[in-house]
Amino acid sequence: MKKTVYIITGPTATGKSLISFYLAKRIGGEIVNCDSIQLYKYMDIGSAKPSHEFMARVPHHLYSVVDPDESMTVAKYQEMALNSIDDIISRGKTPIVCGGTGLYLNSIIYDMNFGAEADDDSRREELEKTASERGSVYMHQYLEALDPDAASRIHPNNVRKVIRAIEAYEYGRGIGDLSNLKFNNDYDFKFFALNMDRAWLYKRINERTLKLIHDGLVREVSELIARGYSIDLPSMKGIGYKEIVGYLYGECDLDTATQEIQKNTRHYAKRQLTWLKRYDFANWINIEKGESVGEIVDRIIDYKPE
RNA sequence: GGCGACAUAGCCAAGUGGUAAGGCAGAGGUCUGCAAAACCUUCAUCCCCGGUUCAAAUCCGGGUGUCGCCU
Repeated sequence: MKKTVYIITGPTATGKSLISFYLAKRIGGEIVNCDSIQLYKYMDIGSAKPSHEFMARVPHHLYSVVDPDESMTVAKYQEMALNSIDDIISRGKTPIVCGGTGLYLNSIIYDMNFGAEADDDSRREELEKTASERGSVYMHQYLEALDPDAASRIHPNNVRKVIRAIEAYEYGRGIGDLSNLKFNNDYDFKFFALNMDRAWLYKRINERTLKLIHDGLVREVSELIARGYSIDLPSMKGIGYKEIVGYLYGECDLDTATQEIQKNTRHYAKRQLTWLKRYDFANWINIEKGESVGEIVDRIIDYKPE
């Protein structure tokens, strides 16, 4: 019999972590992170990781497990996440995947086979150089000659994706098409997407940003820099980090940086929602104002599909 | 009370006769190895009234409002 795996997702600031925690308490679950930034060590405040008290009371997996200068990929995430899930199940507990990184979610709920690709960035750097010298149109035409199908699905301005498609073609597999994925049938997923009124969500985002600043985000970013992490690292480009880096380098005042974080977080939440809307199997939990965490957890546990 | 300037989208703003740049915010969307990334789409008829003209956001007159200076 297939084992149950809960998925708790939704845009940022909807309370996924807290709800997952109480759900875990109720059903004997353990939490598996599905947030690309919470994966990183030393990035606690900016990524809004659950506090130590929560982590101490329910096992949390895949939080603070990769170094900020390590390059992450979906393939690596998939391996870690599936291992975690299987480990939890083998101990008789229920995995609760919690997070809002859509691509990573895909790697769990769909049957995505990532072949072995060389762990070497030299070709990518070469292509990036070509792109900056010859322009995006040239790159897109180059891809078109190699893989017309992929080229037709990628906008010429999206240089990053064009480069990835060229890489993928050269590795012999080509870039896959997200629209014909097969479901991962190894588990019985209970998939919940949290949401709330847009204006309210934005208000929560604005307030949480203020709280992150108050809780010491500036100090956290200074410490990362002091540890020698380059501000060009993907991890340091995360929301909350890149803006504070700008402030620390004197590019703007703290107030402006804060507003930028709020703005970028709102945009991010919107993109997450767009991504999640595609999951037609998702059970949407629209959180009402004033509803307690306990009530929300009840709704999740009692949820009867149709 | 007088003189002057200004009035363009939610905000900032370009445009001095030929059919409304741009930015921000908002909304919608794309996505198979950097995803908190990268990328795309969309959003005004120019304060009001009248006039001149083939043609007005642009010129003229009047009104209203805002700002500045003066008394």
